[in-house]
Amino acid sequence: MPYTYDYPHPAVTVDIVIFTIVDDDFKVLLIQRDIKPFEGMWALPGGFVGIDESLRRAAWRELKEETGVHAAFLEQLGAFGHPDRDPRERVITVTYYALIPAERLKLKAATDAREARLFSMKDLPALAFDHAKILGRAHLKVKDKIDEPIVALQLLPASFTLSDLQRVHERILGTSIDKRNFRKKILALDLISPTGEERRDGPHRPAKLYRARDPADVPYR
Amino acid sequence: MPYTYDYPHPAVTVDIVIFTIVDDDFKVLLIQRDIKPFEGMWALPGGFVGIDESLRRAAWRELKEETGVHAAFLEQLGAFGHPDRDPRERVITVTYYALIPAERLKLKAATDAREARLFSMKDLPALAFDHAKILGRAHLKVKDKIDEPIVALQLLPASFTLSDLQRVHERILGTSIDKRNFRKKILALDLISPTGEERRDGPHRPAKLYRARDPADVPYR
DNA sequence: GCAAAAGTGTTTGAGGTACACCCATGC
DNA sequence: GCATGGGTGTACCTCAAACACTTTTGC
Repeated sequence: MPYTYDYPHPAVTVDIVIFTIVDDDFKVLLIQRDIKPFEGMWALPGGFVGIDESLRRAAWRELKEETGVHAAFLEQLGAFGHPDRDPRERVITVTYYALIPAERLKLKAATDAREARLFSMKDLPALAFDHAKILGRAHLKVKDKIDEPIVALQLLPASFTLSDLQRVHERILGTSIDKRNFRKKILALDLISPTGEERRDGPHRPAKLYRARDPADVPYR
Repeated sequence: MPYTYDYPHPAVTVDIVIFTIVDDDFKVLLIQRDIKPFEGMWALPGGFVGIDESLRRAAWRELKEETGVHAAFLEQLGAFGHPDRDPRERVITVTYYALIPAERLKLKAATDAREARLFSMKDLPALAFDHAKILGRAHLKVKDKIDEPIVALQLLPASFTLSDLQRVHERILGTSIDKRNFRKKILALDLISPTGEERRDGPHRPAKLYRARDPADVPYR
């Protein structure tokens, strides 16, 4: 059942850069390829765009296949289409990036992958195709986005401490932030409110828990 | 000479949003389609991506075909791919936007167009496909970009007055800017330097001309 | 001389940055 | 009692915004 056209058509895929934070570490989800080319290498999850499927819908589908997550912060990063980025045929990929709280991830390797794993952004393996370039651009984009403080909320559970929130910023930016200044700024924005609860998790003063003041800010939970 | 594949492939195009400033007016280049679908309607210039052509190269080619310009500020905007955006077949478009000084434009209608014309962003015709959406997003992007003051230089000739530069900002943002604050800010950035020349063009004090201090800031001239 | 755009400084408020100590807890 | 992270305030500086008059020219 071949599909024929009057002139050559490229294949189009979506690839997704799925970021999360685990153990105070900024991580990305990679899959180990089980098929050629680049068999055995790590790569971004992704797949072909269905012929009647929007780009965004294809990204959602891949995200769900890989993680079980059906609601998340998901935005387009851009299209990458160097003619020789895939040795099989001309493949243009439209990339997305997602920010997901770690506890929502249920990793499952798709059929074309041996394994799905989270890698620290500080300790990445060699990547297939041009995925290192894509991942680099995604990281830059998130660094840029993080100073809309709503973005960091996407990576946290429904309730969190101010230290949790600060660590998200620090891990993404790769810098350290002054605690008093951070709290002053965040609280002045009036985006979050105390739940009234506390978290006690060690030999120190319990931390107040906060949540997003406006649920519309974190629509994906 | 048909091209066949095991599964359906979309067509991929590039479309370009070409902005310029003429007569103190922020304008966009549109072409009037000479073929179906949307025959007779105005649309963004664009065309199919060659099977061995990078996306960026395809954008350059279209830009040159349409305007004669072979060097310009050109950046990717994003991919648009709703399944029914083109009634003929599934077409995914990768969009770019360009900023070009008006005096460099030599408009020529491509073979698939009757005419190429500049339209004021304040007086746009109905557009074919989803091009109104694309153009809207491009305008937002440029508004965002313009506060990197290097960007406005792309729309001006090699030498220009501070009022010229201010008008570029005002027309793109659609707001008016305080003259003293604008000059203070721009000059503090140290991006431009006086040429020593003046321009006299009417019954008023002549204006000092400036140029980019670092030619690398305007590599496209 | 008059119309038209060029050119020029100061004040104010907001927000960012630097900086150090006490608090509540678990063991 | 001590180690651990939670929590708090002030001083300074930078930058954006508001605001009005003089200068130089063409006609």
